[in-house]
Amino acid sequence: MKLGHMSVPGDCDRISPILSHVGNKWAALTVLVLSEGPKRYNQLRREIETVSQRMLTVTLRGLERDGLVRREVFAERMPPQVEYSLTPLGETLVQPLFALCQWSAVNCDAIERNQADYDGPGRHARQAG
Amino acid sequence: MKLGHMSVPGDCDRISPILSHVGNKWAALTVLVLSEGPKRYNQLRREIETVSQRMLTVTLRGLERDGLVRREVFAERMPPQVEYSLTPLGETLVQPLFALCQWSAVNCDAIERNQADYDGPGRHARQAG
DNA sequence: CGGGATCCTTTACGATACTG
DNA sequence: CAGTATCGTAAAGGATCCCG
Repeated sequence: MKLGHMSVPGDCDRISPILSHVGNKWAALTVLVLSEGPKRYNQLRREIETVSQRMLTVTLRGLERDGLVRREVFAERMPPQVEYSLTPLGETLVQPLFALCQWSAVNCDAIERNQADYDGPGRHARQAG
Repeated sequence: MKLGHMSVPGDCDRISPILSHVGNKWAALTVLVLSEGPKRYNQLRREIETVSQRMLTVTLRGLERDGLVRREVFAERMPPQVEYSLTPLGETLVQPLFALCQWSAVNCDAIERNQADYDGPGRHARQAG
């Protein structure tokens, strides 16, 4: 796929997995929460609330693997602490991600209305046969 | 979840599903391709290449439901044509989505290197254990 | 051409239990 | 505290066949 006049450099085959990865719900929320500063594991868990322990771990490992998040262990501390923070590369993601987040926040009312509109009137409804 | 100093208005409970929806691989690609102008069904299918017929349909219905994409049927034409285009709301999504797409394009090399780095050295590799 | 319906495989994800 | 390992379900997604 090409983006014509907008000319995204390189393959969309390579960017689309990345896009779907960072556009991923948990990954996006994690990056956004970490943009406030370094956080510990259970701190992240509490702030993202709806995330399960398993998905938080999986997400953090993924982001660490991408080089977007750094993991630091402080075994000397009591209790032992693990701190997560954004890498410089991770920081560069915050702005575009936040912009998309803003867009969602601004337009979620309109979208929910559109959905209700689409579902309701029966033009499209398949359940009422 | 709150975004502290950045203060995303409203619940993140409502924006995160939307974010994961528009951040969705197929939805994002579809919106981006449609930002070039109206396209017909099989035209979209060819341009997005890797998309299956089923997923394209599902994605288009979802975007239509959100009010981001408009579907117009021209039965009079030969052969009968169905044209998809962005709504004004859909247009407003292009810019932030494109920004994220650009980020992916710019950083995909670095990310792939990070991943190889993370997987390779054996520090993290579990398979060779 | 532009899909809908169905089947089947893969993946995502949550719940639970255990560890250092 | 900060995880890992395993299990079972639900959702995503591809392949295929069929229709107007």
